[in-house]
Amino acid sequence: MARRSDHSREELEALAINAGHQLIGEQGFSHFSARQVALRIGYTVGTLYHIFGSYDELILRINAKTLDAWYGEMAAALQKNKSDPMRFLARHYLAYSTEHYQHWLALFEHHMEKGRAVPGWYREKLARFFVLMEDALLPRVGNNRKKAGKIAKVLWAGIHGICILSHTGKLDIVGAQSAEALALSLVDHYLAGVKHA
Amino acid sequence: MARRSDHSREELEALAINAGHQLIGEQGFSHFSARQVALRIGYTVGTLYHIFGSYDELILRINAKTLDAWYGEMAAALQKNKSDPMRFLARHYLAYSTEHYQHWLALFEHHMEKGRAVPGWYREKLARFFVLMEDALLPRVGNNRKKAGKIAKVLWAGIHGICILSHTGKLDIVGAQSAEALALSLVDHYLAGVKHA
DNA sequence: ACCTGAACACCGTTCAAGT
DNA sequence: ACCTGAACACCGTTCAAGT
Repeated sequence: MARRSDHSREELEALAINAGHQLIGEQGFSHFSARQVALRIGYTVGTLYHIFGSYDELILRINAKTLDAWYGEMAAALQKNKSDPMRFLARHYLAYSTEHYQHWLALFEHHMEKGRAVPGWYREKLARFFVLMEDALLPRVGNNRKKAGKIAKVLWAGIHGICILSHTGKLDIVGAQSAEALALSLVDHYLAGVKHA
Repeated sequence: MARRSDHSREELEALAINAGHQLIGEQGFSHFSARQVALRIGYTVGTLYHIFGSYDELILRINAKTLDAWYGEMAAALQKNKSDPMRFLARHYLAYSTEHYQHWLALFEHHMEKGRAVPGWYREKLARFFVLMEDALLPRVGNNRKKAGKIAKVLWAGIHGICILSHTGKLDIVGAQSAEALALSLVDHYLAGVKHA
């Protein structure tokens, strides 16, 4: 066997990442497996390990595809947006996590194997999201980047918390506010509180 | 084989739940398995399925043990606390999630098998946490329970978001504020914003 | 009624052996 | 150099068969 050379290494990488991305969208991260990716692209699991080295790396590359697509969409929409950028970003986060639920969830369900750190190239893709909000916040805080950074973190993390608890059914156990109402309440009142401080 | 009757059904349940709880503490939820629980208590996997019916049910019972212990500790500590109850709860959440990281994480990493809903008895155990904060908030909002409920949700979810992103290394990619600083900023400014609204 | 053992259909990971 | 096939050590789930 072997040495098919039907595809170059780059083609094979793209093939696997696209198939994996599709599989997550169809079945969710919990049912995702490298073996199914291999099956779908017509290669064996061994080949995937030859290319990606590990399951973690394969997932990271698939999640990176999600992050790239999401960031592009978010940045473009933010530029066109005429209303309050903070409210816009909160709404956008909720909408994206709903419309691309499986891909969004995979970003947070995957954890590196014990001992391994998230690689720098992946961390940078995450950082861009914070920077996007940070930049939008700068005019509000007298161009104080440190202050904007802290606010961006609190708001991103807060919106994420509302989002993840809402999607996993842990927020509707008492009362019945929508995730959007909660996220907008967070944005409005937190920013108002910061202003009055 | 069979019909050992070394333990009653109740004893067996407790045995499995305790062993499972211990296993999660030792190896984390991602390496947890029903087979290891069976091995540790000296029964077979079949017996666990006979008792619990499914993997989901076993995990729910183990997570319920965590929720009960946590709630008891939190409620008792809140009563003794003399400072601001909201700041106290934020700090307590962060501290508990750090000190009992694996058990805390298991609460949020487990998802029901597709189609199955979280049972009512488990949802009630979750609801108590919201009620705890709601009650502490009531004096601040003129005993308006609906308003307190909304604030409690935003704060719990927000603190949770800061907590989960912090523990999974997704908050320290830019800048360097501690999770506690972010959580206290959220509590202080959000509440201030609500007040000024 | 209770419990086992074995089977089924899966996993991630490794690697000698072929081309 | 590239790729396979098979093996290893695991999973959750089911169930006929024993006591």
